[in-house]
Amino acid sequence: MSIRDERKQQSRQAILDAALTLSTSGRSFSTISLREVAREAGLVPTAFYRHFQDMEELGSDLVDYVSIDLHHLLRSLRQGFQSQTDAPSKTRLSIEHFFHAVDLSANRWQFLIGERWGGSPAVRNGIAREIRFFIEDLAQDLSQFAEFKHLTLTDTQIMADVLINLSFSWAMTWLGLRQTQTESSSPEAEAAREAYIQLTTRQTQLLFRGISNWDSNTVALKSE
Amino acid sequence: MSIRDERKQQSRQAILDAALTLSTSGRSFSTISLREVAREAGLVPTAFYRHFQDMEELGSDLVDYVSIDLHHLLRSLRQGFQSQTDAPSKTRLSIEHFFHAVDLSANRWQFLIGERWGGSPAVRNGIAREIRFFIEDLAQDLSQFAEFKHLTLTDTQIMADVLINLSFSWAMTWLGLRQTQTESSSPEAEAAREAYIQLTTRQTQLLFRGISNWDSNTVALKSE
DNA sequence: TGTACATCAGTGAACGCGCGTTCACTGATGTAC
DNA sequence: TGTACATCAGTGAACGCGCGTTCACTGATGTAC
Repeated sequence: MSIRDERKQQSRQAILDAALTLSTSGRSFSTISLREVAREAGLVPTAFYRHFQDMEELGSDLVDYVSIDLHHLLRSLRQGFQSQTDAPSKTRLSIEHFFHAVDLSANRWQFLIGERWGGSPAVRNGIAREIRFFIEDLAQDLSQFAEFKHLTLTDTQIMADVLINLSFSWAMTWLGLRQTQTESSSPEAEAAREAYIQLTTRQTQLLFRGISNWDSNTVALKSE
Repeated sequence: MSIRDERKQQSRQAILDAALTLSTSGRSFSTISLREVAREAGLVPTAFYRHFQDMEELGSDLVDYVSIDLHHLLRSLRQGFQSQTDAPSKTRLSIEHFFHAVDLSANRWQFLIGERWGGSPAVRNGIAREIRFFIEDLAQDLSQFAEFKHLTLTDTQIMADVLINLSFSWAMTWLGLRQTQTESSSPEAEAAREAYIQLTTRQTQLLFRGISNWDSNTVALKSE
């Protein structure tokens, strides 16, 4: 790539990062302005048009940008899950890994989930498409597990759908726990996070075992 | 109430309705302006200040306004569920009733779910509070059912949490099905809706029975 | 290698527009006597 | 009941501001010879 092309890519990246930062700092993508994005990226407003036709196009491209990272992240998360199949508290460990991943790319999660029902139609459609991929990928991997061997592909997909949708609620609530606490390293904040890990762990276990077959006095799955 | 008070309440209501209409017609609450709301309500912009201090206060009050209706709606939905305990396809019927309720007050659902992670902090906090009430109420009612008799209150609440969060995804996806089709009464649209009813029904059944105890060849719960 | 021209990312001035908010006002309704 | 004054929801003009977008430009980089 030529010097000129390289610099252009840097500016483009600066715009994408600026938009991501601005749309996850207490506001949403549809409320930020072209001028704000350019300012944050260190460019003059008119330079924006060298990279995107308008804010709608930036939104679409931003969906692609954050999705790539999240796909990689989820893939390694699932591989980690596969490698510890016989751990004593598999579910809890997986939940902890998930929340750790959410912390590592907090603004990407916030953008994808927060703009899922808001923002522009272009952004919404892009996110809906990526979510279908998430579900597909998860179903693919789930079907490899012993617990799912007796399920049809359709049922596995239906289950992946439940898990993806639930995990979005978990991720946003988790990020909310970080922000509402004035001192996020306080004992109270730590306790709130621990409580939420326990809640989501139990939700997952309940999901796997089923309400009809659940015994509140038995904490975990047979396999754990 | 005096004539003056009555008229004031009418204007206030007009503003709330205008805000709800505008924030559910392809945009979000945080992107609509005070002047737009006043215009839609048939008032001059400055009259807005006779009712709300600013848009943030309107947002908070709007959460209360839509929540009251949704609480009533969910209550009658749960009562309907209780009254048909021994129907042959209980889950499917409940899902149908739920989607019917969503259609009846579409913009209220859209506002509550769409602004859950977007909008202003005031709106977000208000919605979070109402969701806690939804979960509490649902858990209260669920604990009356035979299927839940063996669960502790905590586990019932945890299950209510799962159901509320899932139902929000369902409601938004359902409303999306209505809008993406150019002709919502076409056979294709009808088929898409029927497919989604089947998908969500099966998700619910899977949830109740549990993955570990699920047999893909057995369609429904033992009790159905 | 050196030169002359082309490309094009970024600049800066300028525009018209809708915004939130202020202010003094109007006139219907409410209240005190 | 009638009168005189108070209240206050709604009005309309005015303001300064940030916005998206246009335009002609600059000067570094790329290309052709």
